[in-house]
Order: sequence, then structure tokens, then C-alpha cells
Amino acid sequence: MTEKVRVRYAPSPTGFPHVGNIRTALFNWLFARHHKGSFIVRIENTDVARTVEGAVEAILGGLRWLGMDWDEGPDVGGDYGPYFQSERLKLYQAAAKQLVEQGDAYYCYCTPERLDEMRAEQIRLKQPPGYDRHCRQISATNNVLKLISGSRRVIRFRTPMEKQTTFTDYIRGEVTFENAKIDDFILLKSGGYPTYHLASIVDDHLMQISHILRAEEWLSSTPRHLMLYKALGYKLPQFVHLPMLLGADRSKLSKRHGAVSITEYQTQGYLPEAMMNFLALLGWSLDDKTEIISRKDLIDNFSLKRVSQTAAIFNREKLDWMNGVYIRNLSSGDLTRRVIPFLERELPPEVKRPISVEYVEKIIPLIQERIKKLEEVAGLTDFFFTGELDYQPDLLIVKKMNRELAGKALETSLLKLRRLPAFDEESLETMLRPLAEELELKTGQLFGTLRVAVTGRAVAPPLFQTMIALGKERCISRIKRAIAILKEMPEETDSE
RNA sequence: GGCGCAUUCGUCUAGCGGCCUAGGACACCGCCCUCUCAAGGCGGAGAUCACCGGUUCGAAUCCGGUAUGCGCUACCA
Repeated sequence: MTEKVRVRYAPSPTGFPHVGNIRTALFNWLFARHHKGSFIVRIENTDVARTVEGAVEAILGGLRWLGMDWDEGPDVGGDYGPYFQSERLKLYQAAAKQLVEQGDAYYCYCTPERLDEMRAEQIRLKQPPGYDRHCRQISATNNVLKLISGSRRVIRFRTPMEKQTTFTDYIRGEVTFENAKIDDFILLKSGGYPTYHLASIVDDHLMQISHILRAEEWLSSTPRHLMLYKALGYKLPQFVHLPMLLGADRSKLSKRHGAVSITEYQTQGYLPEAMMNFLALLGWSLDDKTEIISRKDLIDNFSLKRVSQTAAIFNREKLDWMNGVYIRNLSSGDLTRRVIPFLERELPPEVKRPISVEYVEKIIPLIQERIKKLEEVAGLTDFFFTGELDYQPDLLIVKKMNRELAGKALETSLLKLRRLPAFDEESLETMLRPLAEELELKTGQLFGTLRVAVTGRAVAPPLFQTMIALGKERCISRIKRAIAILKEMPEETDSE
């Protein structure tokens, strides 16, 4: 790459940033960082009607969360600003005017009603829909008359009606379109705002964008863009059309596919580094086996040559696995720090806040290899925080035991526990294992009963460590309570 | 309907004419470990490389056609 790499992520704030969109941003960012170029963020807010409140913040927040920093754009500025298209209207209007003067564009006075009717008719006659060029030949004098009369007008491109447009896409290779199949598309809307086609071409030129990495859905629009580049006399960038991201049913990713907005992944407790790793592997690969790749290795090795040309389906299960891998690789201090906000948010309201960091750090090693998402932590550890446990009494009667046996097991355990001089893993181990034998129980039966007594559930982290984290006093009182619960149960309750 | 792009295990992918009786990962199944659940280890099943022709001594890899999927076809991006 001889010229300086300047790429851009140009989201439209018409919705929340979905993962496909962010993946496009990621490839741009990786490409820029790999080549030590510039990553530019430009907000394409030219569709006033569809603009969604808060979308810009959500988009920028998503980028920040993933650690994709931008060299130019909102907040940071830059030499080619402003970076909101709504603040660059004069630039587009000037370009449109230039095209009209050159004869490459013309004013169109067709009303939306006429266009709708025209389209309906074309569809009825099974003709390809497209503007019928009704206003293409209006004379200069008529234009003046219309202007005076106050008619609303748009500016359309005077698309060449013969020959074809060919370009080389970095990923797809040579692509050719018949010019005659492209209608006279709108450049400037009646409200003075540009369409995407005009605005992006003007800005990419002015901002000296070297490579346009965007989703494949833009491939069909590229010939229009080429025509504009030519008419405006701009230098061509390299076009790179990235494969699309699809939902499980192979259709374009949308809300019915579950979580699609990047912010949802953040709130569910996916780690940003796992998310980046996963997204990078959707349409790009390092080699035939590497799955876990650090951010640095991603940057060092990213290459357009290894971008695939086929659309990919967003596979949640693999993301979950990968997130688990990243979680397991965290230090307990780091995991604790990340988990605290989730506990603050999800633990029952009666648990007093703030949650103790020291206490959480003791619990973390017990669940670190058992979670895939940070939001799962509260549900797995609430018994460490709550006072009295609430559980089904028959849980206390583990497989092949009965009420009497369970009661005996608990009472003997309680007795021995009280006399235990030290409360650590080793002493619990040397006390409890022989006890099982003594009671003629399998360790699973004894430990299972104790587990329910102490945690209120049949599935929990390893018993000894859990008891230690809970503390001797709490274990004793919970076992006492379990004994009482058993006593209140009807006689015939047995477990098979 | 027209135009464009794509097509390797369910999913993400490796593969760029002989290394492929197609490799890895997720998910799935079994075994081991084990106080439950995980994690981990080992193993298994899973792709006639969409289909049909052609080129070649030889094709998942090159060419053509068909089918299917997706995208575009807005005063949306």
C-alpha cells in the first residue's frame, strides 16, 4: 500500500447499531490499524424523517465499548470536518449544482404521487420499476418558470443510456453493469438534503478516503457512484464489498433474530474482547485453525486477502463458547471488577449495597469456569448474599435417601462441624469424607444433602469451597434450618 | 420481473490443479475425571465440496450452464 490508508465507518443514525454494522466498522478499523492509517467516523444523518433519538450515542458507545478508537469524527474532530453530514449540506448542494450546470444532472418536478402511480403501473405491466425520465428534457426557460411558481424539485442524475460500467471490487473481482438498467436517481432531495449516493461520494472525496469497505448490499449501487466520480472528476477509491451478516434463517439480520444491537450484548455480559474476536472471525480468518486471537494479533494479521466472499450467519452458540473462554482467562481481580456492576443490577433488592468487592473476589473463582455471560453470575451466586434460603424441602432428600437418613446426615455433620477447629478445605475434606462412610452413604449423597442445606439448590459450585466462602456461622445456621425443615415434612416423603 | 453477488459438515471456516479417502472450531453424542454443575482430556458421528456438463493424465479448486439463496431495484441508508 503506497498511499496512506484512510477508511471510514459511516453509520446512519436511523436505528441502533446492529452487529452486522459493527462488524463492518471492525473491518475498517482493523484495516486502518494494520496499515497505520486513519479510521474516520462520519455520521450520515441525511434522512431526517427516520432519524432515531439516541442512535448516534449508541453507535459511538458501541465502538468505544469494543475499543475501536477513531482518529477523526464526532468528539475528536479532525482536519476534514464537520463529520456530521447534516452540517455539510452546502457542499452537496454545490456539487449537485455543478452537475446540473455541466449537464450531468437535471431538475425534476415530479410529485411523489406521480412517482407512486408510475411505479404501480410499471409493476402491473411487469416492467422493471424505475424513474421514467419524465423531466429529463425540461428546458432552461421552463426551469425558471417552475422555480418562480414555487414548485418543489429534486435534482436527478442524468444517467448515460448506453454502454456499461465496470469496476474491480477487491473481494469480488470485476463486476459489470449495463448503464441502461440504471435509472436517473436522485442526488438532492426537495428539502435540500442529499441522498446517500451524492453525500458519500462528495465526502469520501473531500475526506480523501482511500478504501471503501462496506457491506455487500452496496455493490449494486456502485456503478452509480462510479458515474458520479467520473462526472465530478474525482479520483477513484478502492472498493471493497464485505460479505453480509445473516440471521439463523439466512435472511438479513433483524429484530426477530433476538439480540441484534451491540448494546444488548454489552448488557448481557459479553466481554468486548470476546465480541471483537468473534466478529472478526465472521468473514475473515487467520488460518485453518486459530480461533482465539488477541486484539493485537488481529491488528497485526488482518488482511483483506483473507476476507471471505460468502455471507455468514451470526452463531450465538459459538459466541457464548468464546465468551466463556475469555472469562476463564481473566484474573479473578479483573473478573470481579467486571462482575460487580452486574451484581449491583441483578441481585435481589434486599441485598445491601454496595456489594463488597472483597467478598465477590472470594466467590469469583467458584463460578469463573461455570459462566458464559456476566449476567449469569447473580443467578448462580445469590445464595452467597441473601439471608434466608427459599427452596423446595424435598430437594434435601437426595437420590436413594429418605427423610430420616437426610436428617441424620445433617445432624451428624452439624455436630462435627461445630467441633471443627479450623474451617478450611483440608479440614472439611478430612472430616466429611470419612463421615460419609461412617453413615454408609455415598459421598454424593452426603455432599448433595449438605449442598442443598447450605446453598438451597442441587447444583452449585464445589461444596467445601462454597462453605468456606459462606463462613462457618452461616453454614451452621443453614444446616440447622434444613434440619427443622425436614422435621416439618410429611413422613412418607422418600426419594427414588 | 430485471440486474448483481454468492454456493465446502446444522453453523463459522481451511482449501487457491495432485499434500483431500476434504482439515479446524462451535453445537451434538459417548467415555474418562468427579461431591452436583461446569471446566478439562480422549473418542465418535457429521460435507457424494448445490447440480449438470466441459478443460486436464488429474478438479472442491479452472470454464460454461442450471438451480437455490441473498442483495439492489425509495425524495432509506
